[in-house]
Amino acid sequence: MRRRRKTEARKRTKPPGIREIAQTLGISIGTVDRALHDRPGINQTTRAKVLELAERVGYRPNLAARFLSSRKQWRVGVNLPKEIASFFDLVRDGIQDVARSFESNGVRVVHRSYPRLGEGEIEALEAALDDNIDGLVIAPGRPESLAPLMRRAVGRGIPVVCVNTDAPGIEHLATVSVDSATSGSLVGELMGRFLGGEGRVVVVTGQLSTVDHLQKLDGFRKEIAERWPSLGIAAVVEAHDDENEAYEKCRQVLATTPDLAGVYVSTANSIPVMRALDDQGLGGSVTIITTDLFPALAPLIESGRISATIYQRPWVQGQIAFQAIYKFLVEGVTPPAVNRLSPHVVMRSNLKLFLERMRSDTTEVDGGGARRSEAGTARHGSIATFADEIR
Amino acid sequence: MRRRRKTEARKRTKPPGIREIAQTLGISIGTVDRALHDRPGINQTTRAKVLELAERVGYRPNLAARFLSSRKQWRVGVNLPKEIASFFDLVRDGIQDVARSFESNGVRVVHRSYPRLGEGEIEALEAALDDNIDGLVIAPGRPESLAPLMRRAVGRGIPVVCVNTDAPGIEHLATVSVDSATSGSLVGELMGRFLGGEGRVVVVTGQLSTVDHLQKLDGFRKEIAERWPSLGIAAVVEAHDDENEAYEKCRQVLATTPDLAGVYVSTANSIPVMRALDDQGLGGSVTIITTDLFPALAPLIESGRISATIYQRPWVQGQIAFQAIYKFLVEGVTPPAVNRLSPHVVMRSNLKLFLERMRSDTTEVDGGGARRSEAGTARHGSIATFADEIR
DNA sequence: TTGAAAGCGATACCAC
DNA sequence: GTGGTATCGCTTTCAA
Repeated sequence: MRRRRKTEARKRTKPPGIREIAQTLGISIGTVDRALHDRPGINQTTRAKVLELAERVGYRPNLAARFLSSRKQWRVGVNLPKEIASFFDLVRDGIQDVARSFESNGVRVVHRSYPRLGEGEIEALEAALDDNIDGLVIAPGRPESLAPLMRRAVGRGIPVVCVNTDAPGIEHLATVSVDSATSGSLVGELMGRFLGGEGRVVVVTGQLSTVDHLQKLDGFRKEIAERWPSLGIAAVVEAHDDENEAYEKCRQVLATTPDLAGVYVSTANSIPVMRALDDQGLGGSVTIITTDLFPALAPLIESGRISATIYQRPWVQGQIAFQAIYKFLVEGVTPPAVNRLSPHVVMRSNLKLFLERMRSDTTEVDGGGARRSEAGTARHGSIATFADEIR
Repeated sequence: MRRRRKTEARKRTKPPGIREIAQTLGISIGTVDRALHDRPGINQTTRAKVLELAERVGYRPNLAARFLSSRKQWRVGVNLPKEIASFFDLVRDGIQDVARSFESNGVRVVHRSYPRLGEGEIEALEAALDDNIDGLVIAPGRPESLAPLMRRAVGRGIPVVCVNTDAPGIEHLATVSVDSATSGSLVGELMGRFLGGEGRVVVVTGQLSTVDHLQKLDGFRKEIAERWPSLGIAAVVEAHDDENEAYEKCRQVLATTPDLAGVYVSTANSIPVMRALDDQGLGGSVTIITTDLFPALAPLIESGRISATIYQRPWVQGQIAFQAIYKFLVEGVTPPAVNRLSPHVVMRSNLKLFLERMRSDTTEVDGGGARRSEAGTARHGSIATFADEIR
């Protein structure tokens, strides 16, 4: 009796395929295929009939069969800068790790790297377009100058996903990034609470012409203005992500701000700022909140010199960006146009979780030594690694 | 010239399959298959030869072909409590969303729900085992009483993944949860900074016999002891996740702690605590940090009455748990035994990001209105939704 | 112990 | 416009 129940549960009716549709309509599978894919050479009436039936029986294509029979290879271009490596290497890893799972599905990743944000990105994008890529992940450093090429890509029907920073005014499939405004206001709130709502703060940013940087500043300003009236912004330093510029400008500002209570560094350029603080003798007394996480930052958080840093989750950004393109290409699903990740707050107490994962990041792939599962395939070279990065 | 380059790039040599292996060895693909899968009825010498060659040419099975030809259905059991819904519903969603992507790959999810943690979980697990599940996701409320059944499952070779809380002493494939100790010490650090390192704090927990709860308390204690010597713990209240108990016990404690500076609620049971604080007239003056996020908490964070809450990322927990089982079953990859997520800090400034996604969570699936992609399949019923939940 | 062949459910091409 | 069929790379079964 129980036995029978079990058997029944297993033997659910097979989902309808094009063969079933063809049969009930008394036509051939070739025609069904033409109808389902808007292929030329089919009578509109037949087409309509097929689509109606497909809809009615809830036809869903068997993707495994599709991948197997189709010779089509989707090639996804990943155009990202080399610097800042602590960030973009992890974006690449996130993409690579999820892409591996889909290799059998005919999707491959083609990387193109260039020196830094905005430096070489045009050439890289040109190369990708020349290469007839089917999908694209980019981090537009200078969206304005990239616009013509991006429009060309979009015009060709290529799904383009921006990571880390948006390309305002240029239509594209989706953007994945941390919510910059929230990032800024989050720091505002932390700063407000850490300082008991009193004191003057310096903000160090990159360049306010970059949307991302401006939004962080605005978010910070807004939070301060609305919630922490006794907190003031002593200065906003644009350091253009340059170490020397950051150091020099900060020294000047610090010299004229003896009562400094806090510093917010809204880009990854925090090391020179720390040096300037030290050289100014403000080492221990100032509450510092930074952005991003890289090895050199760890000891400073560990020692308490930096109170918190805002982690922008590069691995997850890559993961989501790739999935968006994959699902669009393969499954025909359009992702949300905007994917705003919530930034992580990293402080001394949770730092070690992030570091552990950063380490595993540089570890050899087969370190885990996959045991054999029943599937019995692991021994033939690891088929996929388990994503063990920071999420 | 350029043209030739492109063509070449496209025409990379086809990866070797069992057919190639069979050919070079002068045997049949049937034999190769037997060798690769440890199937009976094969000469050990042949077997060795096949394996050696497979290794040497870097053979990797084409999963699409495998899924297509194999009639095997993997059924993954998901045994989770109904309560607390704000948490476990999202775990289920995380599982469901990634599972959908793998439906064509012969993996299906079988849900079994029971009233609450530890209440009905034995029966549910028994049912799952009777049902001959191939993989299992559970949240062991009472690991000790679940132990025999879990061992039975593991003994049968079923990959078991625990979410939210561990099952210490019981061997299983993996555990996915927030790092409780870090969760506690993170709150300790926040509390220390928010209070300027001064004052007495009450901790409200569930039951210290639960590993998870104890670890949070320990993490909190450790952080306070090591870093915030002027911060004291006035009392630890065990409320057993019961509203009345929380309310009554808190009223008592609060009455005898007039100088209270902060409250840390380390489970989702924060509402009655808030009520007790109000009734005691301590509404505005106390710094409160809670755990988890659910609709009723939002206005309290918004208004600033709760300074921060620790979000345990249920959706991501589900996602990782399912992926661990999937990769083990299908790809033969063993995941890390322990997956400790970093808890998120949610405060007023980043709350809206979480709420936006909570809303989309209750939205109809086709709300986004998938546009057609070139793949041309979206119209036939959405093949997969884009995961839009909180990560 | 091994070989041969029939699927799996699509795509793609050729013939009518 | 439409039908038929080879094919993708593997699993599974039946014969030898």
